[in-house]
Amino acid sequence: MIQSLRGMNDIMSPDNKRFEYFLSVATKIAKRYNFEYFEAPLLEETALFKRGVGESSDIVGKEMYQFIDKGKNDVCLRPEGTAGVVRSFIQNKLDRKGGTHRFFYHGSMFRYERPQKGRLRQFHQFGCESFGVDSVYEDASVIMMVADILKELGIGYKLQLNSLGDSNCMPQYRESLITFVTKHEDSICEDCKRRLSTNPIRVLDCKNTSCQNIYVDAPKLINNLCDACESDFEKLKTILSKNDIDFEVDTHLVRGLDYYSKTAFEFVSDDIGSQSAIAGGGRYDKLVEFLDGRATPAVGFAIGIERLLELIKMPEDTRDGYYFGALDEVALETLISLAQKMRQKHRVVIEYKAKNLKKHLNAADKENVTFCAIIGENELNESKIWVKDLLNKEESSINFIDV
RNA sequence: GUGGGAUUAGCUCAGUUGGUUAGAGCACUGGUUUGUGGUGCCGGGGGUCGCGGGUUCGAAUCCCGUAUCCCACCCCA
Repeated sequence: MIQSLRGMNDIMSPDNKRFEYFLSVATKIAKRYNFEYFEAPLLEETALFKRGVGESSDIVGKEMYQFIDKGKNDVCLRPEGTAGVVRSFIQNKLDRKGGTHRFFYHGSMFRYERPQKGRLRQFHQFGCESFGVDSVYEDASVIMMVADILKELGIGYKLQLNSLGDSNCMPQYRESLITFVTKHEDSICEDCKRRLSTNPIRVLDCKNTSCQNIYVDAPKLINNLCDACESDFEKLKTILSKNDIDFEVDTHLVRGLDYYSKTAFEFVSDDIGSQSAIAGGGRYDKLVEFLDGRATPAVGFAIGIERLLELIKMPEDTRDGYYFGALDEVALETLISLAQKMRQKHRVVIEYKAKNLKKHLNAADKENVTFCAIIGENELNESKIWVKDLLNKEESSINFIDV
């Protein structure tokens, strides 16, 4: 038997219903926030992710599906969605055009990791990217949009918030942190030593308690923001509070991708195991420029669809449509013609085998239809079809012509 | 990439110190004195026990390897 590759799942019954439902809800809400549909290729030049996501990130450093294609191009299956949207934004000269542009997208992402619950090699994200708005109100809108989506799906969450500063205050802070950590280099773990050279900010969320004891005294970015970042962060917190969005400030929230600045946020759930982040995002004002576009402020997020699936509270399954069945084989052809007529407007389940009434009613019930329509010998003679409403148990006979 | 657990019917699981033809419930399917369902009764199909080696007269059971899933680390959605 040939099986699917490790960490690559099919989306089929019973998850397919939840998946579809998620997309319908997320799409509906994204449109309310004035985002439009967008789709980028799954395969891109490797350089896009190396530059866009950042070589110091784990995603680019060790998790990419990277290969050389037949044209000798160095290509990658996308490990995340933002870089592709930004590439397209620049390629289509929207950075030159100016104005605001808001896109939502959904599709497969690929990361070569060891799979576990909530972590797959091919997984699906729903994301939004907003370009051209530097106001922190847009950050708040985007966060409230995620909250709206989760709320409509009946999913509980915690929102963690942080500010990563901008090119004004971040580099300065980075230097002071490096100075601090270097002083303690002998006492920190191997991971942190590595982080010191690759991505020093990440030492702050080291899980090692002895490291944490040292970092208690480390300078905090939140105390070293420049005036602009500080005031934006305050504004953001105020807006969220005024709109009943609960959050906690987590100064260790640094995010794994290099492109974030200022606002960073993560929605987490306690109910799905150790892979608890269900959505994450933030502002990335420098990324467009960094990928050779004209400087454009931007903010966005991504939701991990698989991680949400089991948390979604589905609306109650309602009965819908018709079940068509025959008691005798002679009635089958007539049955199919009538069902075909009915299919122009309604969901119809047809049973091709003649069976007794009890079997048909049973099957109709299992198919979750509203009406069970049966033709037997009596009906055939009178050119009528017998229809039973499975909810109120009312029965009637309808002339073939009136179907 | 590192460490641990699991794998027997479509699903959830039994299976004794290694011993005849590997079981149950649910699901599926057929019949059920005569045309009424979601909850009656009787029957039926379905398993190279994850895969590959080894030990043994004999392996679902013991040993080795391997694949996949799960858990933790790492990291992220």
